[in-house]
Amino acid sequence: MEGARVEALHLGKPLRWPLVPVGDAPPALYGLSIGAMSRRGKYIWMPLTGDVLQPAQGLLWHLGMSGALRWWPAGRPIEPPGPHDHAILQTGSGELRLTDPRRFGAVVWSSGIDQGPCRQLLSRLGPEPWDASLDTSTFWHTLKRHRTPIKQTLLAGKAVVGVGNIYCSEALFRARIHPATRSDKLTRAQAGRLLDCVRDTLASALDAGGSTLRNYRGADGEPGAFQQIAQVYGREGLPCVACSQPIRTLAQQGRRTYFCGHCQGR
DNA sequence: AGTTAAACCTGGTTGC
DNA sequence: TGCAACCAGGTTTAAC
Repeated sequence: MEGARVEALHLGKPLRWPLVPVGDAPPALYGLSIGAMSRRGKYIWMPLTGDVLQPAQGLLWHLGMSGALRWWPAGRPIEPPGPHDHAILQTGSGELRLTDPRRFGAVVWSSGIDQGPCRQLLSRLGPEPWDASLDTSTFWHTLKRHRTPIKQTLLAGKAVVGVGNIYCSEALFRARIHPATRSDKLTRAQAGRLLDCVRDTLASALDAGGSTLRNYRGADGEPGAFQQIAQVYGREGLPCVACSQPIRTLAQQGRRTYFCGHCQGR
């Protein structure tokens, strides 16, 4: 998509936030080019630049629970828009569609990645999983500030960002840590192990192209390979891959957690 | 300042 | 078969 010239942005039903705050004038995007895209947590930043060098305004995208971004290169067969295509970015090189049945996703215009809605949304995120300055000590110290179960703390994204409900269960299983363990009770060794396992889990998931439970699709329309990733998630009652004991579940803060009562202590 | 519940939505599955 | 209840990948916001 990089270098593509924007022709139009069509919005369908409202997403999590409006493109711009109510009352603000919609930005003139026509003619701008898509720059180098980046990611922070689960937010995707798409800088849009004109011919003259200017502060990089752009669009911030989020897929929410059920969203998928799909890129249709120009000149190739394209499916007609469906009822859940709520944002369509037309460019000279192709079309980008945000398909999101539940509409928890978002596309927001921002005058810069450090300004406006971007600043508000991105500044409170925890460190990136592969942030060089994120080491065992830093991670452990953050965990020490929370008395909530480690599952909830991990999901909250303050100690490390980007670990969703699936990978939370997976990382805790790999680290052999019980999800109900109070965060401030983890030993330094456990914290180090957990951080390693978060990184390993995310790396293997990225390698497999993500997890498809229902309707997730990659940008090329292909589903991710869920089976190869999940050792515990979605496997309630099935034998643990390590010890054959049945996988159990726990409801934590309204979210389901999958774990092995034997391998992950008590 | 940390923790919790509610809110935003649609669609698929389960249970009566 | 029909319908209600419940559950699902996320994250902000207000309230405790």
